[in-house]
Amino acid sequence: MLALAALAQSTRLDAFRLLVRHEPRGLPAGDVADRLAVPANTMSAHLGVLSRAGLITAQRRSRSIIYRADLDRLRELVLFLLKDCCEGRADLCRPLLAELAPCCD
Amino acid sequence: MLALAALAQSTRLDAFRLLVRHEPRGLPAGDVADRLAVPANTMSAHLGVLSRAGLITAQRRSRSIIYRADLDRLRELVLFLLKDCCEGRADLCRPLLAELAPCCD
DNA sequence: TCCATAGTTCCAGTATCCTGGAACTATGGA
DNA sequence: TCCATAGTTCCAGGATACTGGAACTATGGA
Repeated sequence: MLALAALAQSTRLDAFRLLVRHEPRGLPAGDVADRLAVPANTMSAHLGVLSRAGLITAQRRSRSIIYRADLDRLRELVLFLLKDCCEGRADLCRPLLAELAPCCD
Repeated sequence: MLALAALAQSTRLDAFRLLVRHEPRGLPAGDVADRLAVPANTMSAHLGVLSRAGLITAQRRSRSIIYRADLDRLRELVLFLLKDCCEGRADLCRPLLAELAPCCD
């Protein structure tokens, strides 16, 4: 799972969460670097990893490159983890999902 | 997130999924190593990482040490990921959760 | 007590990842 | 065309992780 590895690094996890909070507008690479106090080139490498993992998308707008979190991909990742207990074991999964529901309220 | 890093490694992810499939009975360390065709000491190191991340628990039974997946911890991890889009953004999270529901059926 | 089994810890070699300086590319304004 | 801005790529040093051989610790049977 590439996405798991991408999020298993604190700077990248921070960057991803930052981008999630800025959906659907997104943030330019420089802003991400500034807000997390990371050099631009280092952040660029991390954004590259997240991007290759499909967790974020990049789109140039004039001189900036706007990064956006891909929430569909996040859903896929969550689904992937949940499936581990779903496959043939709905008895295990159902209560787990039930506890998840209040997360939105 | 220690748990993310723990699962971001293929052998460990395989081991964890294997243990999930063997809930609630669990599996001895040797069986995990055998089934995944990994040397015992290598697997022991990986099980240690998963254990320290709280994703599995260990309990000695006679000469064997039985490992079990901790599904509560998995739920916590999933919740943690989902919260990224929930916090103040229920509009983003709700449809995501809705798509999750059929996973059990 | 002696031995076999089941796991773990120690350790070192290899590989992979993270980081940031320096140079490079793209864009737009003067 | 020249310059400033925004990002990326190149590269190398340092740190961290993965792996498995060998030695060690626990448990239980003869």
